Amino acid sequence: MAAREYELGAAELEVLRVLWDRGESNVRDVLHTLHQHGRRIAYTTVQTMLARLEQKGFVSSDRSEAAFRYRAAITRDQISRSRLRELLEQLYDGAAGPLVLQLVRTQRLKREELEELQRLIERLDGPQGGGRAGR
Amino acid sequence: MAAREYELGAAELEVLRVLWDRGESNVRDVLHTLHQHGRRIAYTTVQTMLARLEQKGFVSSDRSEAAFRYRAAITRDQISRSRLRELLEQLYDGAAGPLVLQLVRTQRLKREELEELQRLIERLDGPQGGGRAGR
DNA sequence: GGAAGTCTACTACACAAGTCGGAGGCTGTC
DNA sequence: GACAGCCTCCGACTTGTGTAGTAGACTTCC
Repeated sequence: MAAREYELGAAELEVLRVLWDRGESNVRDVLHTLHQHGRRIAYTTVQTMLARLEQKGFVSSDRSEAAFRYRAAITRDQISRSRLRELLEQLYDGAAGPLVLQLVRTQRLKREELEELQRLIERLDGPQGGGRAGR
Repeated sequence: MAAREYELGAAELEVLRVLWDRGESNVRDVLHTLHQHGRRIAYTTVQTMLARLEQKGFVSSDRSEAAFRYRAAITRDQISRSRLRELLEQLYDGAAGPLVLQLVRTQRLKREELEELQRLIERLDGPQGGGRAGR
């Protein structure tokens, strides 16, 4: 069952992304942005999404101005962690290693990323004999 | 929107996992395994899952014996790739780098994995000047 | 003060996913 | 040959998500 920690659908996530990208926005802003991205969707649909997201606690609203303004109440990072954990559990029995290897093997990483990764590994692996369970 | 390439829910995936792990199985086998994992679910529910999975083309069945035997018709790897791509697109704009970094930073990889990663990076980074954007 | 435009609230509907019960068929065994 | 046990088939219900229309309130501007 693995009750998803952050239960939100693809369309809701799209809306949330707009808030992450533009910061505080009203319905029309979000709609505009989505339309710019080629997404065909109605004003009221966005409205519904925002209302549901608020109900779930993922966004908060403020109506001091004429129209409601919405703001993400959860970070991209939180969602991303949660999604990742879910993926890991569902498909890799929670082990991150194979996933990382697969990613590095199949995706083209930028040189800086590879370099950073390298440094990271040295730091983890070097000093202590690496891979210890401690945090 | 991003029509998921392999459209299957969490419960369906659980069933599929059993098939991956045990190989060809009948409904009762799957049910047993799930119960062993602490999952409370009815016989007919598993049956429905298998039927739907078959309808979607993710498992195939054979009824030469008394009870149907089901077999996964898609590999864990295929699903995993697809899911990963989805995650990447939804949360990292398709860029794998940040995800890899995050994973390596927050998950404790085993020493062998780190070593393998290291070798992999050297191979990628060395010969060609690495990380070229070309597809 | 009335027309036009914008915003929110409410309602609705379709479809997928998760869940399962009951009817009815086959088989083995007293 | 009747009963128990197992299996499949089919239908059904519920909830969540994606989608959007309509009604009514509010704003603004002539």
